[in-house]
Amino acid sequence: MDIAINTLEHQLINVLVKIEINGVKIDIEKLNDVEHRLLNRLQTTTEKIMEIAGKEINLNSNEQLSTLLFETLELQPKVTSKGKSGMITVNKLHLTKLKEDHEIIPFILNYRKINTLLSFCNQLKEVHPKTGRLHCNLNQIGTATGRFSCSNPNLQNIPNVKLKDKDNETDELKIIASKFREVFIAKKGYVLIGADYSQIELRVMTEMSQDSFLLDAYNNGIDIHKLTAFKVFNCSKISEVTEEQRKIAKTINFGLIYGMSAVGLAESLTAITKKHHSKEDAEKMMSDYFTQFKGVKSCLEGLVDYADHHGYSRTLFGRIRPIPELASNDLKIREKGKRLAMNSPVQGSAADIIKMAMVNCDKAITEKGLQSKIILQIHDELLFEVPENEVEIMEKLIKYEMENVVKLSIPLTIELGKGANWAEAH
DNA sequence: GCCATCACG
DNA sequence: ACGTACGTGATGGCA
Repeated sequence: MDIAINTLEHQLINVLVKIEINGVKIDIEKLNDVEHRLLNRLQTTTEKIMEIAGKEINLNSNEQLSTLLFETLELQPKVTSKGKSGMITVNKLHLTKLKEDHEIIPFILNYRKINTLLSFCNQLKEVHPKTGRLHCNLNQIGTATGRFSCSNPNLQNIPNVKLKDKDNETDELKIIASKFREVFIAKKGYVLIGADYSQIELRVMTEMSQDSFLLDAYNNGIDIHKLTAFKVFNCSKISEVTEEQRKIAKTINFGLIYGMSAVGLAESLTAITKKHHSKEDAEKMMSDYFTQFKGVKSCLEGLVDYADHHGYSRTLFGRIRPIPELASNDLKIREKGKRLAMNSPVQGSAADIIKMAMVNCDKAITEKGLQSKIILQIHDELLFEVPENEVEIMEKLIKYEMENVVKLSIPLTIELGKGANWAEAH
């Protein structure tokens, strides 16, 4: 591990301690209201399911649910994957596919959703009796890639549901889910400012690959997914790219970061277009992509070679991750190792960058004698609690520190938002 | 203690 | 021939 990363992690300790001690304010009344509405829905939904099923089952038992659906009610499974116990899977993806096949399915999906949301209510209620705020644990070395994780409670997986058309939304559960980030509020006289890095992982990929088209796109403010579609689908003009083509291109760009497989891409393609796409379709598309983006292709190959040779992958800033999977005798595990070798430097470099930005923001706040505080980090986003009279200076400070934390071949950009709660600040 | 599920980036 | 996207944490059922 490079000395730079060691130093960074050392400096970061103090920042994380401050975040944990400071905590975040929760709107308890709103939270209670959300919980109340969920409990009501839970009761009516459970009753309805038992009525349709004609008997009592434990809905939390996937085994009992699977038996009910595929034996008692004789539904035809639509996916082949089975769990280790041989049970036909009853996950959200499969149940959604079965939605039209039986009236009980939508109720089961809702039951699951309600239960999940209620568990968030329970976690968020645990405010500290003395501070009246919610304090999480930030686990600095919690992940293999260099991100940190968050627990007790985990504030990095709070539902993030945005309503497209607030007035016309009829799905009550969706409305309730959208309230969770409204529960995180600023204390009196303060506002929350949220700052997200825009496409940080794809920018890292651009930096690592030095791919000429990606560099050009980011340096000239060209829509990266549109450009990808333009080149993959061989359109004559960039303006001719359709919405669906852009969506597919976005999926490819995401897939790159994960060490995309043809089958994985084919599944995503099927989901987007609602038309079946074979593994061969996906392979063709990937090959078209790599013909165009030659820099990305050689970069990914280089990442695998590097990890193969050294036994570990390395981020732009020298953070390493051992990848013993590459030395396995099992082909499947070696394939997994290749994906890790491609993904870890990307995810890890992005983590390095935001960790550096956190240290720099904290330092700048202290040096200027401001009262503002970092209160959360969600992988590519920072949330600040800012006194009203510091809003203007903090907006400038955050933008400057986050965007200029490192000098890359392309700009890093952030999106800023502010408001009385996290939903508004996002 | 492991598995399946589902929330986030 | 095979079966896949990367990284987490909380929960409840089950052995």
